[in-house]
Amino acid sequence: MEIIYKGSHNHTKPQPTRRSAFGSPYCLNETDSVMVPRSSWRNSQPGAKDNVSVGCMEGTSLISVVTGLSDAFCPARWQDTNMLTGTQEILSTPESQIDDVVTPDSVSFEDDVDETESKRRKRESSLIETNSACRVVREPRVVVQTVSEVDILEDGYRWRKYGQKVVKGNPNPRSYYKCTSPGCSVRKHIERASQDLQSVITTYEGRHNHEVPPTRNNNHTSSACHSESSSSLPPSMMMPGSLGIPKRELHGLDLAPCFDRKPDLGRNYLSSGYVGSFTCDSNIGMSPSYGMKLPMTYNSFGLNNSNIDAHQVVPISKMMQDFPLSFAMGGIQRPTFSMPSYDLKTIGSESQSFLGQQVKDTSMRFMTMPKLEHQNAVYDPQINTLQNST
DNA sequence: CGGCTTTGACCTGCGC
DNA sequence: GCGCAGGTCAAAGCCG
Repeated sequence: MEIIYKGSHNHTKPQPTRRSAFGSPYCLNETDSVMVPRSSWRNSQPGAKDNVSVGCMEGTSLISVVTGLSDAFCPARWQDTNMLTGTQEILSTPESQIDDVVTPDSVSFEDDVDETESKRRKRESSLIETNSACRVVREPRVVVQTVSEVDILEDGYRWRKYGQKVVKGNPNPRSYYKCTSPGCSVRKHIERASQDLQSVITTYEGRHNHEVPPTRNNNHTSSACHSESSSSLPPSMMMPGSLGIPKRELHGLDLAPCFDRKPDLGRNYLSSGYVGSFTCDSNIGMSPSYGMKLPMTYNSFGLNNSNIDAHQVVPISKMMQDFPLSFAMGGIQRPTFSMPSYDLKTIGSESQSFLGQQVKDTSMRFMTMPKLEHQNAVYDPQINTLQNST
């Protein structure tokens, strides 16, 4: 069927009004990225150009991680956060993915596999009707952006594709996947960034209620760079919830020792978003000598800068426990954490699992801090705190 | 034959 | 109420 237009518009093409107002539906800001070894994402495709089977990385991938947790669910706060850091875009889970109004107590994970989506929606809507206190995300949601030649990033879990859709503002279709494990309702969708075809945006929703299934090809996971098995990790270093990011894959960060050179920060880290945010490296890795460069701005994680009090040092262990990115820290033993300009603060009565059902009291926020005093704050594992190295 | 992908239809929420 | 857009369903087909 052919549509023939007569005449011509006398105005410009209207801007998208919702859901995709920023091109990429997740408004990913490339300035807010976390550098992880490409080998953390095991591409199993035989023909993949991102051949990581050798274990040691040839390059790095950009991964932006955005979680749907924390009280930064309010879009206005996200904007405030970006205003403070000077980044120019809103980095957030889109509004459509944020539950409107539910009480924290209503936060739950869908473990009932028999429950249909429509039922779930109805129940959620009923919750929305009966609660109006604050905004809490429906499920933990993590958006990961990585540079890859292949769309599907093998993450250890088994997924079944259940849909594909072309979303507005992105010519690349979005693929929808469900975890195939019985009783597990974790979903993810994958799409290529509209403006950067090399970027693959993977959004995980929910958390796995099972371990990583046995791989069909274990050769990748037993690379020479693995210095320890995941089982040797202390429980505190294990992920509180998988969030769709498998433990083993996160232990792919064990490959951090394979860094024999400084990752190429590329254009993304020279942009304004990092100016004044991180002027030196944030070393997170197996050991100080194997530190993984992890430049990031706090708005990368949906954190906000509200309620800033006097600066406060938080134990790094607490931070790692609560930090949304903790899933990426599975292999940390003696992390060094150097964070100039920013300090961390936990809000809440006690440390609680970020991904767990109990998220009502805890949110973590970066906060500005006297620049001179903490310009070279370094994590001291002996006292478990960030210390001013000067 | 089981598991997985494909793809059109359908459902739901939201803005106008 | 209508249309749009995102998300999901489910039948059909493919593949090892």
